[in-house]
Amino acid sequence: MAQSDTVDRILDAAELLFAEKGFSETSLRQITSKAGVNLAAVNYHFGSKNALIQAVFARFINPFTRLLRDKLEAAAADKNDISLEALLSIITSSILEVPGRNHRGLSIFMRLLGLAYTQSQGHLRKYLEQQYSEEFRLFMRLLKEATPQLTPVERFWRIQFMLGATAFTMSSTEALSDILEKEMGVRQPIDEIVKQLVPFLASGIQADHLNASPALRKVDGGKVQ
Amino acid sequence: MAQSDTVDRILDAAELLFAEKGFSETSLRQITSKAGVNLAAVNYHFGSKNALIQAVFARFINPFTRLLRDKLEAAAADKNDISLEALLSIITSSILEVPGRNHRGLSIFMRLLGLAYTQSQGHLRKYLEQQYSEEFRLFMRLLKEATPQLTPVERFWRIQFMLGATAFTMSSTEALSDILEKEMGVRQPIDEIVKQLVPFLASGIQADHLNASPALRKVDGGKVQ
DNA sequence: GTCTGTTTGAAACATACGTTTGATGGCGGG
DNA sequence: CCCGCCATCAAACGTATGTTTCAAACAGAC
Repeated sequence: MAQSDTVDRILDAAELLFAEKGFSETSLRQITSKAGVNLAAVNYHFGSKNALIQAVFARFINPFTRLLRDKLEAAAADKNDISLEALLSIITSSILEVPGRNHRGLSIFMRLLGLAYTQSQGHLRKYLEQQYSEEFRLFMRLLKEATPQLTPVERFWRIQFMLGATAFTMSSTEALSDILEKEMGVRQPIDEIVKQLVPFLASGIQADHLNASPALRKVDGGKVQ
Repeated sequence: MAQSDTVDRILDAAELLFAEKGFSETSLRQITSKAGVNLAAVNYHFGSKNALIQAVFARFINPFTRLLRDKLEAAAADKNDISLEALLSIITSSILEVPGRNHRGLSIFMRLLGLAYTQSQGHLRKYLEQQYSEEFRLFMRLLKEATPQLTPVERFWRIQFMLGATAFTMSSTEALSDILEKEMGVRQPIDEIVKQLVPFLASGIQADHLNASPALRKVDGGKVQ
């Protein structure tokens, strides 16, 4: 049994269980027993549980960011400004094209991303920002060029809205797909979900904030607040 | 010291800690020591940790749903179909009007809601769905009437997107406000953030999936895709 | 074949958790 | 006054966790 076999089996099992139940809720004993390896193997090969989490994460995000950076740089090199939907599609297609990974890696990544952002004292956020600040800044620049009509403050918040919609949905695609199938008898692969996401985000980020008020007044009659 | 004092102090401490670190990551010992009460008090007053989690929820969500139901029923009684933005505003204004809760309470609640969906806190989801299925269904009906052009599957996913954008943003308004202030020197109260959210959601849920929206083409000059 | 460094194995470790127990204190009604 | 009830407390319970230990098994090099 090659050395990498144990490592990969641990990563596979951990990926499954993390996506299914979360990080704190998954024990090393569950992981190692599902992987069919000894309990001590995790600490031997990875050092700690936190390091295992980061390794599971890295296995997905490294190929992903490689794809993403190539596409972003190609887009940046274009003489014309990139369109908003094209920019968002770059991200989603990069996610879907990560080689060798099924959609579970995506769930893991999004879950971690959400945790890193919302958890105030997480060890993950620093890891993320230091590791991928370059791609992050490039994406921000292109997004700014694609939405010149927005004020910086508007853009700031709408980026958060987009990130929230994406992270929240993608981190629980399995559970949501199950609900959808049970209620409507339709089973959708993750590609379809992601494709639904792009127009929602593109339309949301470009919303005109001025036209909200009149429609609002019609029903609430100004008794809001 | 009144008998309810211990209960409230536990609820206050648990609310803060749950929002800060998550459910599994927060121990009863941390809660009781922050609250300045005995460890056994939680099991004495609430029965179990899960019951405490539900109690923390109930303290916010009960007044909220009371407000929400009243407004939704008033809207449903109207002879005209309610507009989408008005419908979304009903939710946001109900959230902001919950009595006795400051904005921090809102952040905490949203974070808890996100965690309930994201972390596999199965007992929480069932609790929420069973407890508030009536308001949920009423909202769904009104939303369906306000978005007749959507297929059920489209509507299902876009509701998830909306929930994600809302929960994610609202759960970390403090941290995000700090970032915004540091980077742009602007401080926004939570009401302003919520007001920014409504047009984003309304525009997103109505996005045309076949093509880029007209507003989008206006900017991109039709070179989408 | 023997040696050497690496990987696995079963078991134990220390710690933290949620929960339960039984004693103690205080308060109001009889 | 004392009884019964309720809330609090320190302590312990049983269990589960991440991690460490150390011997055994293995692989490849010479």
